[in-house]
Amino acid sequence: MRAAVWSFPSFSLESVSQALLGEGKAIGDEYDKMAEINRRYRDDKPALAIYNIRDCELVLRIFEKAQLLQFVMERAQTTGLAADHFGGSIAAFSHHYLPRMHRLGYVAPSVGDIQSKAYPGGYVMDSKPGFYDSVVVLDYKSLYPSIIRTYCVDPVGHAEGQHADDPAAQIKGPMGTLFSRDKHCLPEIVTTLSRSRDEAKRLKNEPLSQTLKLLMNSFAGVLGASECRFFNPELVSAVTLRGHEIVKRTQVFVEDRGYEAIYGDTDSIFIWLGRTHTNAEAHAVAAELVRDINAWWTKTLQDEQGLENFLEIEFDTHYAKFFMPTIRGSEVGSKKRYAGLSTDAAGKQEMVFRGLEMARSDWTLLARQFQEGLLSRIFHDQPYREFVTDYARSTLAGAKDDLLIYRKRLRHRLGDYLVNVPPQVRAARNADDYNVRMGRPMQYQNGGWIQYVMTTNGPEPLEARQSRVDYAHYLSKQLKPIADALLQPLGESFAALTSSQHDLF
DNA sequence: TAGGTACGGGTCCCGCA
DNA sequence: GCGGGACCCGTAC
Repeated sequence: MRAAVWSFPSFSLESVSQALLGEGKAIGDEYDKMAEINRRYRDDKPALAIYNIRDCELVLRIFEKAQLLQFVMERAQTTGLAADHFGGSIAAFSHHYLPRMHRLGYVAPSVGDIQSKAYPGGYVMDSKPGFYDSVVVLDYKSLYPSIIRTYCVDPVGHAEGQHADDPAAQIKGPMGTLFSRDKHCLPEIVTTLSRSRDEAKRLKNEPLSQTLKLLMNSFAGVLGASECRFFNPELVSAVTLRGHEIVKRTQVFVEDRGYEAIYGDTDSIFIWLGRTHTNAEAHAVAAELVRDINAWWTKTLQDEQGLENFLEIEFDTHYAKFFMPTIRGSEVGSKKRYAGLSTDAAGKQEMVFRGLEMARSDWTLLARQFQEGLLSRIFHDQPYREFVTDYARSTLAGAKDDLLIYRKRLRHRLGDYLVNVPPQVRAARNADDYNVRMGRPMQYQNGGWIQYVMTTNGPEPLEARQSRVDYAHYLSKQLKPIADALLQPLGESFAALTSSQHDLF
């Protein structure tokens, strides 16, 4: 599921089958599942068999629904790797590239020929924080592959271009790089894969379309992987820096049209339409911009270097309501964090959260439901002050005690946290101490996931809770920062709204 | 079983007053 | 008590 770029809050069989099929395991994900399994083994073996068979059925139905087997087969076909081979972007690149470069009379470099070096990634625009009506998002379709095609970024082309004596045979890249105008391999590979993808889409072969998209998108990344024999910071920079230029020039274009670009990340631009637009009006404005930007690129690329344009911007989303936060404790606009309200063709509204606490699994449900509820009220012009005060009050009253759990990964072995001891590590050490006392095997020594609650005695793991909940912590560390990010642009604050409740704690 | 960089926020920890 | 850097996690693209 991960390889096919499915995304779920959890990839457990229970949660994926619930999300995808709307049905779950015969025994769900409850904490003492093993006890129930042991009970069935001991007292009711047919029930255990039913549980096991049910798991198998769920897996098959998920494969069916997500077309996973087709995906794996198409991937094997397009990457040249075995169906059960995971990852393999570098190997897939070689599979496509080596034969073509040999035909041009080149042999590949060895791994390590070029020393590893840092290089820039995507360009992230400074954002303009605040609340907006009608923000349209446009983004470039498969930006990096289309840059490779348009500007002929290619290992052989790079070698040829550097040594060509005829400037007319060269294409100028960023930072003084030069590429051959007609001797290269990667642009052709991308072109072929891109046409196959269009055809796959026409035939409604979604697994094939997906695998081709992934393969094309991996090409630029592979050029930036020092373990790859084609690694070259100049090549990958030629792609990413062109990306910077493309987004920046798009911003200039849009602003020359009288619109304000309030944000952009790598291949996208967020355009404020200045006033409330209906979906239809926003789509019309976007369609015009898309048409004109694409036409402008076609002309500009031809005029500047005689290049054929494969860049293509397209409409992504119209947010009827949009919120861009500041960095906490600052007036500066944030990056990679925003929320918006959009309406689909059927009239169904959807709140989208990117990067914000709502989108993060390491914030408590208390915080995430608070953010969703508060922003929804603001977006819909509904009263929100009572919501804030009620939420704080009921949290303090213990009415939301089932939402207080932190869930974090332990990315290292427990003994490897030597310099800092963050809360999740304290909780995990606490839990394994408890396991030892109870004569149970330790659970957290080699990493994993820990769930804990903040108490007046610090973080305590779910399985060994003793102390009282530290409600002040949840108010100041989970609710307040979320409230203030949304309220301060409106001239209000969490402290002011909840000040009458301070005597509660 | 070898795609990448950019970014924000929380907490801990240390130096300093 | 504080400011700032390191560490840590998770995320956008």
